[in-house]
Amino acid sequence: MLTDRQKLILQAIVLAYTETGHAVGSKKLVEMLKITVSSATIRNEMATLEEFGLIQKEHTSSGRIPSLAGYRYYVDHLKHRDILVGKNDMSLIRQSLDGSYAKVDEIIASSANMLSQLTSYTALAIKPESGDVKLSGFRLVPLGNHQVLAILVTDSGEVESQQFAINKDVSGDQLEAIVRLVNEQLVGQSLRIVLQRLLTDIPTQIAQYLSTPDGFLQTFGQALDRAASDQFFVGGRLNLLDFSSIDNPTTLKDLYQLLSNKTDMHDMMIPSQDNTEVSVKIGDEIANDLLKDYSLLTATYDVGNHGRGMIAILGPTRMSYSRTIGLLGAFRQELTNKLINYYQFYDE
Amino acid sequence: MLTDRQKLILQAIVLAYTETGHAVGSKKLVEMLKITVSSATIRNEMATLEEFGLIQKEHTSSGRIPSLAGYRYYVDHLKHRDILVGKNDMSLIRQSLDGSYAKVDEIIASSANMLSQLTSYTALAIKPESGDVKLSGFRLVPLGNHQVLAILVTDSGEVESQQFAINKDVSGDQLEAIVRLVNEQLVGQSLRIVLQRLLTDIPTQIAQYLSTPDGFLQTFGQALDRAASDQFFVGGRLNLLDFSSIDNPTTLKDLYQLLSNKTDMHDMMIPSQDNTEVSVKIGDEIANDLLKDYSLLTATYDVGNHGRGMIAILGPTRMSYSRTIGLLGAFRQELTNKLINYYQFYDE
DNA sequence: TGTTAGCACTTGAAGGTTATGAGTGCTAAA
DNA sequence: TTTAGCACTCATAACCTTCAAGTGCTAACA
Repeated sequence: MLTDRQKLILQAIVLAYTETGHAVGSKKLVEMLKITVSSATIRNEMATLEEFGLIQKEHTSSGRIPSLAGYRYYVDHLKHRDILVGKNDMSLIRQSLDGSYAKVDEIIASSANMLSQLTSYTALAIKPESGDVKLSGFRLVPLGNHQVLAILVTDSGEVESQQFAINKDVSGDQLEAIVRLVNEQLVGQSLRIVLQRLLTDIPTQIAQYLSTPDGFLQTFGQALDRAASDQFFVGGRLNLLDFSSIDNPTTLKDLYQLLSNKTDMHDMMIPSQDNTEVSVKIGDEIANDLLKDYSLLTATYDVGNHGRGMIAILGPTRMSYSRTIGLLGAFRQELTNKLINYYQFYDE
Repeated sequence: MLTDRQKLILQAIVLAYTETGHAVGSKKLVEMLKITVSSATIRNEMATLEEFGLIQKEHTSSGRIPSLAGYRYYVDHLKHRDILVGKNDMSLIRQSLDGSYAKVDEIIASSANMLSQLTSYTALAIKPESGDVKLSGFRLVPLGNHQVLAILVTDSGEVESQQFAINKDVSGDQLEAIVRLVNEQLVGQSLRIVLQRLLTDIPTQIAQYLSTPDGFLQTFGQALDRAASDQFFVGGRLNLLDFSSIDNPTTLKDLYQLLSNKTDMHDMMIPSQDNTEVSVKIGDEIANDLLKDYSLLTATYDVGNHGRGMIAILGPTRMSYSRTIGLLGAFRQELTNKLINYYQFYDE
């Protein structure tokens, strides 16, 4: 257990280091804390904090920087003293979500962008996903010139469309037959099952109406894939340049790769402690070696029966936790409101 | 006018420097050119080439590197001796375009990616655009839950669709009336005119059928915009890291910004000399200060009445011109074939 | 006249030295 | 428990030295 003074010192070190990026020495601390105590005393306290593993040196005679455990302690016990979302930030958040959106995708995508702009870090946003989305509608619209647009609608309100080409000898009747087939056999089923049946019994049935069913099956599969995959968006990828050591370009390319991998990112974002509003993973707490010098903050938002999604910030371990956690929490709330509002329109 | 030996020397300098990245000295040149001449002679020749402004030093006692004018001379007079597309590359190109594609966009997008992979530089690809695309089809498909999908087709075969929301009191008849209105008034007109009328007389006409026409008009406009804009794709953005001096992140961000600006890139890509298959712009020949240390190679491809598009490679001035020009030329040919093939299907 | 050997000279890169400043740990006294 | 004082450490920057690569020039040569 830390004494009050030790807590104060640790807090000051975290704040100063996250702000300036320089290791903090005992004299600087005396200035910062308007405490009537000499630098030697601070040095003794710092030695204790180092024994506890909460701070560390960059080299023998340097000032101290927080260790990963130090950040963790700060986040768990100390940060609440600093959390506060500025009025300015608050109105920026509100403003950013103020527009009118035609699709959930747009709201989520612009959330990722706004969050990255607000924080100057990299932001991620995952669409709300309710466990078991069902196919609720299917159309084929002939467009002339052997082109057909396939449209599918899910019960969560998602619309996906994709064009494909048919042989010129395919008639309107045949298309209608296919629509009937899909409506009878697949509409109402969960997307997972539809995808599965697309690989098993459906092809032979379609083959009764289409001599070359591959084009249609491929199109249908792709559109389904898009509807089924919990889409996610990344904002401010380039901000990585600001807070990464760009010694070799390969690391950065690997990071980019990782950032575009839906499942990997999704898995990493899953909160470890779900009692808190914003989950914080610091350094090696993130289940990926590439990110051992980064911190990942995740907030889950909940839109009732439309499922839950996640927004997240990826920044350096040396990030401004109090501000970023505050922002993410506030954004989470506003986004929830926005989405509830959005869905209300369709749920009536 | 250069002597044969001077040409040989310039060529060797360009080849050696583009390959190794190190300035080339007189002794190295003696080795390279299996010419029975001493380094002193080469030095004299180099002094002349420097007088001509074709090569330059990095500092007083360094070897020589090509100047921009030197690259230009190489490309104009010397490169043909080295051009040759490897069998391996050729089969990679063929392979990359071999798949089956549902949209032109996909072909163009994967062209950009393939080109960047083949060259390790950054690649751009612009869709074929025929001057005056017309709106050739329009549909509204009600999807239930107050959602409607607007579909528009152009005479160049492009399909764009976008969903929007309507008030629940809008009837099917009203939607049909709108479709009729668009068909009568706008189908058959060029996209430019349609966009224009969308700002002038159309809103009042639509207002007869819809109490809140904003959603529809916005959707229609956005889909039109997408169909009208000559879409373009960038591949291998991250390769910039390999051949840019990443001293400050801002430059790289600016570059990214520039790369995503359709019109800017389009303007820069327009060939200066259009008698050649592949147009080469070196350093300050590119009309943008950000790219003064880069070279931009552009090839125009022509798909008859479906218009012409462009593919391009952005790399360092110190690039392997012979190989890259060869690749781009070969790719251009294959892409043309692929597209002609693709369109044939719809044109019957 | 073109070519060559020879030589003095220049330069960047790499390695070594030194001074400086910020910071520490420890000791002994308050 | 706190503090002043002091010896000590280390990163950084500035400066010097050495080295290799390369140049330009001159004078001799074919």
